[in-house]
Amino acid sequence: MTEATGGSANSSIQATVIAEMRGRIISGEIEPGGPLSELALAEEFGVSRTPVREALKQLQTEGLVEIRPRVGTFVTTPSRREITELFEMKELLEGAAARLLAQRGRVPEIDRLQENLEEADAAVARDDREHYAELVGEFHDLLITGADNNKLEAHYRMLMNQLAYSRLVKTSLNQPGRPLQSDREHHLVVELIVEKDGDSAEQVMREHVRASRRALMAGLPTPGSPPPGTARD
Amino acid sequence: MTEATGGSANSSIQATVIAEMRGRIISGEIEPGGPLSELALAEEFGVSRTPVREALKQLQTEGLVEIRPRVGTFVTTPSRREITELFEMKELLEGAAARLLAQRGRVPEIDRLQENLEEADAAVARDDREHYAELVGEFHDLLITGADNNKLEAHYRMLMNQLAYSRLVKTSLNQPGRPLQSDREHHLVVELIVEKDGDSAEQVMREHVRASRRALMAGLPTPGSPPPGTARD
DNA sequence: CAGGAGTCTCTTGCATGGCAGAGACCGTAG
DNA sequence: CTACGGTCTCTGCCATGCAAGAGACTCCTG
Repeated sequence: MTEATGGSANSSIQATVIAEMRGRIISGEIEPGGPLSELALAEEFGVSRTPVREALKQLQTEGLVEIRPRVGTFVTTPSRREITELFEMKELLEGAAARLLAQRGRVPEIDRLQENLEEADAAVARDDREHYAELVGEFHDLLITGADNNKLEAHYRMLMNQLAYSRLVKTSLNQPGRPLQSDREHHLVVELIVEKDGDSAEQVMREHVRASRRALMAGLPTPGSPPPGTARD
Repeated sequence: MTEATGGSANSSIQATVIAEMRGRIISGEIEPGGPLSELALAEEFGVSRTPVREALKQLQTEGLVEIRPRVGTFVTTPSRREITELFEMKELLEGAAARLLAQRGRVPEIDRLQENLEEADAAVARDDREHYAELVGEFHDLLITGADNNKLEAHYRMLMNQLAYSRLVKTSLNQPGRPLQSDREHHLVVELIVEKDGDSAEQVMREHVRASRRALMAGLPTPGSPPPGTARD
């Protein structure tokens, strides 16, 4: 599955393009729905169209861009329905990760999760949302990697890329009281994990994801009452 | 995510190559681990290397082949660990599908599931394993499509392709008594779905997948005692 | 006979050019 | 003014050629 995010150690030129473009898309640097021209990108990177083309093709199978034959390549903009679906998957996978991690017993990731929680407590206490957002990212990351299932991890990263999740987290944390609530839920999950109660850990983790989704959707621009010409999809 | 299996309606030549090669790989027509030469395939399909190359690249991101730079392209052979991981994912996704389907209420897929079960009963009764294997395939398919979550479906199909699952099913059904047991478990799942008991449906479905996995692994050639030159990884 | 270095061929990686479809744009007719 | 037809340019699609890395093979040497 190659890597869904990390290693750009591959020196091949198309790998570079893939990594770079993926970064731009999930960071929102290029606007969703925007067109991507093979030729323009090739010139920008100073390479030929072939590797660019192959890079875009891979990004398509990752769900980040859409290639309309003979028309052009565009950054995908998840529809509302897709976002719902993606969150259902997120809930599923993170729940499973919690269960798997609980089953593994005492592994280093658990220690790091507890350290993470301590830092997070501090960040919440001084209302440092920026830092807390980072810690949340690390928390979920530790959970996934701690599950020790490469397939799960690969699919998870793919989904998060499609959601451009890193962009969204901050939105949800701007809901008043959400950071504190979120932090508490994290504590509960880790507690259940160290108790090796996989069933409960999964259940609570799922609930946490649902709560996080609600908080996030509440802060989005197009909830359900779009003023005249707002909604595009 | 394009389609992970179905529509070859796309007239583009590389789409044809992708569909064809995917079919060959999951059917086992080309031996796992075997090399795939761009040039050879290009000649066989009567096209240039470019579309073949792009097709292989997509199959790589689907996890069906592995491209070793400057060396060659090879059909991936899931290691024992990967098989375990894939089954964990299968359990997860099918369990979730059962839950989601239960939550949806009365939808056509449920009717078709019940029809499927009737046919399956008959097939089991007359010990028609061939037909039962087909029905099992349809059963799981209905479950997934019935969940009405495209992301889930896409990821599921990708995983099943990596497992070359269609090849494996028959193995598991050769375990004595397995078809009957399997059929019973299917009945129970559907029953729970029509009762809209999503929690139980998910749980039972998961257990069913685990049982199916055990039956399957028991019938595999390389359990733990590989005769001299059999095991390759 | 064994080991190592060199070469030689095979593979993919990348660049480039021609082709065809899709859509925008403009001119014209009603 | 509006609607239609043609063209024109832009896009990705595919073919081909060259280059470079990896691995096998051979030949030379100890």
